[in-house]
Amino acid sequence: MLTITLPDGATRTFESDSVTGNEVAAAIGKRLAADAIGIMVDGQLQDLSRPINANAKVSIITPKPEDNQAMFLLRHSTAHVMAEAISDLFPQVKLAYGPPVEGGFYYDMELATPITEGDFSRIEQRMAEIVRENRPFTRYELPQHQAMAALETQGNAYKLDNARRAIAQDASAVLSFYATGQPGKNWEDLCRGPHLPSTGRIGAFKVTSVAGAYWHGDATKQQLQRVYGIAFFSQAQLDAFVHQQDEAKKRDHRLLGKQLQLFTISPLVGSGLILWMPRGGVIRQELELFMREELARRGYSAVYTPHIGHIDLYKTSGHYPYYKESQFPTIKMAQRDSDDQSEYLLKPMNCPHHIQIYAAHPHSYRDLPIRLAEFGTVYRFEQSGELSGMTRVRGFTQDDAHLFCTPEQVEQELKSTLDMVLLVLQTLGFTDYQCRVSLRDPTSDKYAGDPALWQTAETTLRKIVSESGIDSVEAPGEAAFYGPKLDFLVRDVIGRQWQLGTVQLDYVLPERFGLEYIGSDNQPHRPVMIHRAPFGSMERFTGILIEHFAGAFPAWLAPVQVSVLTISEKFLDYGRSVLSQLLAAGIRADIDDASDKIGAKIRRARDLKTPYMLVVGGKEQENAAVAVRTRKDRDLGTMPTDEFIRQLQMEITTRKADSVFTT
RNA sequence: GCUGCUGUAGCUCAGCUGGUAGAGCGCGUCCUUGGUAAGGACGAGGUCAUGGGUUCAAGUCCCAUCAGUAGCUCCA
Repeated sequence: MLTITLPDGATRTFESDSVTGNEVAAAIGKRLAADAIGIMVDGQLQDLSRPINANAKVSIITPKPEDNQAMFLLRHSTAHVMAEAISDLFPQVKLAYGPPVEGGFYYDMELATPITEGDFSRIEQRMAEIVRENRPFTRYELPQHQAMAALETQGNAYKLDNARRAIAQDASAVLSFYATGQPGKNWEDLCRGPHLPSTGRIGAFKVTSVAGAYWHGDATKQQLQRVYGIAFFSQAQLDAFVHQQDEAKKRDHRLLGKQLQLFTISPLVGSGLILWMPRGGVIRQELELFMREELARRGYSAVYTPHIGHIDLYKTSGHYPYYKESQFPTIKMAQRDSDDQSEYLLKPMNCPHHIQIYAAHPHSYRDLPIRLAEFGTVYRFEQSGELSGMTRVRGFTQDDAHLFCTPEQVEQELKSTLDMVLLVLQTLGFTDYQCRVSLRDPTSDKYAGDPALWQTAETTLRKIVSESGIDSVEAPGEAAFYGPKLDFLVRDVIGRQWQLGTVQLDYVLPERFGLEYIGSDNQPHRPVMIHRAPFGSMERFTGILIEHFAGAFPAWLAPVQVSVLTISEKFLDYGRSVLSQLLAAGIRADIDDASDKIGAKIRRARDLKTPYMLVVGGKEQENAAVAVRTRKDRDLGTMPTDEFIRQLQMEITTRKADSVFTT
């Protein structure tokens, strides 16, 4: 006798001591039994065919794209089908590991001849056959020694390793296998499960890409081939997904950066080195201006430091030689002048320079906090495979600042720096960000300083975050070597996460450089440092910003805020007078004086995503007016030129995200 | 750094199984002076990423290098 509780609290009782998910679903309804693809038993996802041997709370999983459990079953099962297809087509393949992941699935495998994109269609064809055959996923379990023996015979070291790891994790682990069809007759794989009832439940799928991946993510180990795929319950869902991907790609900052002439990269200058074009330069200038205003308001001092520093500086800070391989090679004076043994480094960070400014003269506790700010350009030799547009580069400018304060001031200063990061995100309309509390990994030795100070620092950061009320996740092992930090992460159009703003707490560098201030007790004390950069890097931030706005920047950031479009050359003089009024009012404006019709001029300005177009012809000239049009709306009608300018100036100076002309 | 893919005009791309390069947009000149998402004509513009090799002949095949790209690894 079993009692099964459903999500709504209703119960079903069964006479036997064991009941399968299929039987539970059938007891609820015929339709549900037909739809069902899996079952949650006391919070555990299971095959429908597995017996339930005790009273349990269950819910039936049906094929819904928004249900994570349903998608897990689908993706995991499709990974098996793909693995079978590849095994058929490439009999010498050794499968390693094939999990579902966010957005799809992959399977890692060893194969002497690489799979290429050209192979995708025949893999998909074979998969389609397996799906059409609608074979059941059949689970069977073997005692450990038998399972291991079976895997030994197969001679697949990866699967054996997987089994050993499962046993190492849980000595009583039962090893399960899933056959796509009948065990012993059809293809099968060591697998924890669960799976869909049968291959026929897979609606639509696509093999998407192939890439190298290291066994267990270890770059010293052998590289396997990872084949990626996606799966959906219906073709319509797959089509929608593909469409969405295509739309996302149109927002890619690398594409828009080219189209809108914002930045370029020249191989002659070097990989990963951004050249800001005039239109992109405007955006950066406006962002910097915004930041400078905030810095002034918050008691920061502007400083300037050079692009290189003596290597001893970084030996003292501890940055060198830990990060030797990710730096540009040192500049050795000895090559030119044998007497001078000096070595310089392109600066990989600004803090040591700022520390030298602090250390230039003694400080009283009355001077603190001291906040030194600089748009400091740093150089890091990122691996070639890591470079990506503006988001991962080898030279970038941080909106950096270092705060030197007393231990008592730490909390207040942290609060105000966090506040500044949030202001930046809010002003630019970022709501979909993640705050990561990056902590030390206690088992690693890459961290410097006294563990007790780390404890203090981490506790303080946690407190600040929880008081601020923002959502956050803790990430052990993500801290800087000198201290824990708060990182603000945003996704790009491809779904990759990037760190933008950061706030870092540091008790270590003041120690290393022997920094001091004289306290009210007339004794020397050690200051605490806070490193912070609300944008993070101007390059990365701008790259993400381009994608965030899909190139349609709010007026205050737009490279050109207004384009004057003349109806015909007869009105060029009037158009030019409107243009000079705009320029005189400090508005970034241009005029399209080509001998095109108005439709073509509008199209051109829209393609450049200019926020406002002012159409001027005879009617406007008579009334000292302009016909206003925004890049997204239609004709907004005419208004006096000075009225347009007044309203636009308001929109710009208040850095509004949306147009004041649309309601 | 590793694996796969890619590299043809300023941009987006075509160029079949090798036989010394094409389109659209953009650009220039001219015609047109047109009222809200492309008016018309003509024209200029290419060491086919670079360097080797195979071949009577290479944009096309092979190798290397450089760069881009997806993923892995890394990210002070």
